[in-house]
Amino acid sequence: MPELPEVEVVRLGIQEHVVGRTITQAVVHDVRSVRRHLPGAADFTSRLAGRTVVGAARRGKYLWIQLDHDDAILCHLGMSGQFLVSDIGAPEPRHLRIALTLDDGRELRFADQRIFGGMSFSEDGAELPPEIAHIARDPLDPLFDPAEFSARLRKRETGVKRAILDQTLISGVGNIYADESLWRTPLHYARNTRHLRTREVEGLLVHIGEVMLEALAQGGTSFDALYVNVNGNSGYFERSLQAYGQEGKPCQRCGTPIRRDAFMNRSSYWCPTCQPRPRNGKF
DNA sequence: ATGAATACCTGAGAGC
DNA sequence: TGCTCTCAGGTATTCA
Repeated sequence: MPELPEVEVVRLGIQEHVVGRTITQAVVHDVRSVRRHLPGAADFTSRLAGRTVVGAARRGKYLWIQLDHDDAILCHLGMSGQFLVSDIGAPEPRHLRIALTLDDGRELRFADQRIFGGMSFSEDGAELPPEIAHIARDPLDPLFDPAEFSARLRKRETGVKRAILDQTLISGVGNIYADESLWRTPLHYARNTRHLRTREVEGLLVHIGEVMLEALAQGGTSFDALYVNVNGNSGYFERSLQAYGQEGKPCQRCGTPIRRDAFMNRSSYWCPTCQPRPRNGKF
């Protein structure tokens, strides 16, 4: 379940192994992985042949491969997307959807079991693809503005977890790191954004940043030279979660069993003692 | 403008 | 063994 830290690991891998290479051929194995590229799969592949990769950038969970002449390939990993750099002819991974042949005898492969992710060609998208102009800056962006975030958050009238999952308010946060940062702060997921105290918003932001940096530090050590990989099971994911997926296990702060609630067609994990449920929606 | 619900997807695992 | 059901969840779209 790639969120910002996992996507950043992928970006670093592409930067290291793909930048400087020229794409000699693109093959779309499943058209659903390019459904966001409205002109279709044939147009997608024809636009990539002969193009040189000059960089890799990211905002939130979106990643784009920068090409010569200021164009880009916009990518999202969705739920299950993975990038792999392999020798041409190496056994294909399961769920291979797109393959970009490079000029050094290797291929950049995109595999995606659930096909929530995908790629599109973004004309003039090298600096920031216009398709994602609505995505807010993420907390690791040097230009992220905490004051602006706080002001916009407070104008909302919704649960705080809903708000931090809204990529137009703050990007990069998914269900896992939302639960982790709410546990650390600590705040119940249904706390009303309008009634949060300044200290609480500031604390939440600090913990969002910290949890992502810790995950990045661990995830960044887990891929080897020829294999750019993300599958949601970075070292962090397996070892360090304190709320997400911990239903019934004792809270590491107070020992109370962690609870799980249904929330937005997914789950929220929280400590009933540290993160008390707000009464009548106010606090 | 904002909030909330829904569609899109596959495969693992549970229950019968 | 094989069927059905549930769950995982990010995003665009639709509706209120």
